[in-house]
Amino acid sequence: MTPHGRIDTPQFMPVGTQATVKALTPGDLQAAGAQMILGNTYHLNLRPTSERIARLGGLHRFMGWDGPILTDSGGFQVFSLADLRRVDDDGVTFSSHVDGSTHRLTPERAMEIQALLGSDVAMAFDQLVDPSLPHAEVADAMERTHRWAERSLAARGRADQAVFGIIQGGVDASLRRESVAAISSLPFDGLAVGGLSVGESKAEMAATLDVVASALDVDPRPRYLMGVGSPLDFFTAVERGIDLFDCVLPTRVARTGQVWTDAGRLNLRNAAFLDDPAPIDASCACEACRGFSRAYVAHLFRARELLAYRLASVHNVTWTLELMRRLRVSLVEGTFAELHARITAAFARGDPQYRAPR
RNA sequence: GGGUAGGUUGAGCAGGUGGUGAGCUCCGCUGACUGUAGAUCAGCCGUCUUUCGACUGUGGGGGUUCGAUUCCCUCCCUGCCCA
Repeated sequence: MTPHGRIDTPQFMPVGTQATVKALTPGDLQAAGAQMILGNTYHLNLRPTSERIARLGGLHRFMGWDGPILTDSGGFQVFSLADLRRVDDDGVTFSSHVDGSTHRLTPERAMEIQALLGSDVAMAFDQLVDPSLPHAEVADAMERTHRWAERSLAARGRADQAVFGIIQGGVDASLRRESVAAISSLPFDGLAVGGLSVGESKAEMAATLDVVASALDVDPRPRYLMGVGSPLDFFTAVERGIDLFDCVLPTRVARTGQVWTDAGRLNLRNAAFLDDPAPIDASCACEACRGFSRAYVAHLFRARELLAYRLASVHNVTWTLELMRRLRVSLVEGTFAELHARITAAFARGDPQYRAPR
C-alpha cells in the first residue's frame, strides 16, 4: 500500500528514469496494467532539477502519472557512471553526463532530492560494485552501504514516503548474510536486494537469492530485487521470495527491435519478419498486437519511424506485466511450475522459436 | 559535331602522377542489452574458406613494359559548356 495506490505482488515496475518511461505515455502504462513505476534521483536532479519538479507540484503531477512511484537513489549511477565519479566515505562526486558540471550526492542529499520529488518509495543511497572485484573491495562497498543506510534513514524527509534499504555484498554468501543482518535490523519499510544482474552468472544470482531468502527468513517486509529482469529471472526470483522488480530491459530491448512473446524472443529487425502478417503475439491484447502485423512493425524499425519504438515498448511492457499477473495467479492456483516450464521452453537458448520463422 | 569533367566493390565517395587499390559512409545481414550516459552498441558486408589464407576487382578492348589504376591507341557510357 502506498499513498498513490496498492500494489499486487509479485509486481514489475517499468523504469522511467527521466520522468518518462521511454516512448510511453502514462495512458499507455495504465493500459499496459502498470501499477507502479520508477524514477531516478541522479537524472532528475541534474535535469530539470529536483527543486524545479517540487515547484511544479512534485514528480507525479510533473509527469502526469498519479499511480505510485519509486525513486532510485542514484546508487546505480555510482556503478554505471564509474569513470564520471569519485567515491569517498561521505558520498559521491559526479561529473554530470549532461554537461560535465560537478555534483555531489550523499545519503542526506539523495533523501532530500527524493523528498522533493515526492515519490511514494525512496531508496537508501548505496554503493554497488562489480561482484567479481576482490573480496575486500566488495566488503568495503557493502560496509559503506550499511553506514549510508543509517544516514539515509536519519535523513528521511517526509512521513508519507516509505524508505527501502538495500542489501549488498556481491555474490559472496557470508557478505550477503552480513548485509541482510545489517539492513534488516534497521526500521526500513521494505528491503531491496541490490548489486545483482550486473554481469554475474544466473547460478550466482540464484545462489545469492537463496542466501538472502534464508537469512531474511520470516521478515514480513516487501522484498525488492533491483534491476531484474528478464522473463526467466522473474521465476528464479519469485521462487526465492521476491515481491518487486524493476528493469529497463522490456523498454530498452523494445527500442532495438526485440519483443517478448509466449513463443519466446523475436528480433523484429530480422529480414524474415518483413513478410510476416501475424501480430507480434496473437495471445496479447495490447494496442500493437490488436492493430498491427509483425511485417508493419518490422518496416517501421527499418524506416526508423518513431511509432516502432512505441509499439514495441507498449507490447513488451504489456507482456511483462501480464506475465506478472499470470505469476500471481499461478501462485494462488499452484501452477507456478507449469507456467515456469512453458516460459522457459519458449525462451530457452537454441529453441527454434527463439529464432525468426523461415 | 567540338570542348571539358568524369566512369573504383548494391549506393555515394576516398585513394592512387609505372612497383602488391578490399579504406570510409550509407544500405544490407546478424548479435548484444538487466536499480537507462542507450531510438544504442558490436561484428560481418567482392568470391572461395570455420580459421589461416587464396583469388578477383580501378567502364570495354588493344598496346608499351619485368610490372599498368597510372603511359599510348580505340570504343562505350554519364554530366556540363559551345555549335
